[in-house]
Amino acid sequence: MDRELLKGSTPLLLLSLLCEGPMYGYQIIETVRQRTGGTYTLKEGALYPALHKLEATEFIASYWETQENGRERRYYSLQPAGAAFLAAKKKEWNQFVDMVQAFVGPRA
Amino acid sequence: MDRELLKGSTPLLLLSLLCEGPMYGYQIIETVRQRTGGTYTLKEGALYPALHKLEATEFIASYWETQENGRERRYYSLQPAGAAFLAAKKKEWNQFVDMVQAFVGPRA
DNA sequence: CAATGTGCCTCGCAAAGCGATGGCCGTCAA
DNA sequence: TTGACGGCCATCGCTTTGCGAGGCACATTG
Repeated sequence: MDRELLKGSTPLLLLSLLCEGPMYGYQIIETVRQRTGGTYTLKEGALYPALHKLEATEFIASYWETQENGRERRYYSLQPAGAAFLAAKKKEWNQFVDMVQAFVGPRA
Repeated sequence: MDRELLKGSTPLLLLSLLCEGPMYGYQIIETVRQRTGGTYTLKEGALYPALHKLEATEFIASYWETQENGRERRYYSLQPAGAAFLAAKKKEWNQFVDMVQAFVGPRA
């Protein structure tokens, strides 16, 4: 998958995922990898900066949770502002797809 | 339209347009602007570098044409290699859309 | 003559993904 | 007991790409 296409779609993906419930970083990566059948492996170098940025703008929040074995995980959860932003992003996404489709032509 | 979403979609757009026949830069910008109803205005700073790169890889070729009034235009035309690349890009695009759609959910 | 439109282009900047790298700590096999 | 593996966090420098601004040249129109 072309790296450039992904640009800008990452926040949309993250917000959408977190809309289903809180998740932690590693889990996000694995979930994406599995759901796409391995087609898309979200990289750590892309994930964490994106997550931190989303948190800085308060679209998501994070909290540490200790597992039974004593290890820690950092969970991220969608905030109200993030949900609103997600809705806007979705609209934009659909608009974007329509636009490209108009030039490329309908699905083969 | 979010600039980041566009990244990587430009070559696809250009190749698709040139698939309809040779065009020159200014014409491309106008065509995109009109077809999208002004939603998307392809910028020169994005267009020309992309065009030149496509030409460097021989996906497109260019030639100057003199108009009746003596002015010159540089036309770009799709090459065989570009057509093949376009086909591959289209596939990738559809795959990409499917992927995001899978997370975002179907069209509202 | 001036303003506008056509038409080409480049430069420096910002943003985002990538690969590499690093660190911490359980678990399980050798 | 030691070492490899995997879960889990994160950062750094590089590259790519679009953008805004700028520049140049010429034709038409008022």
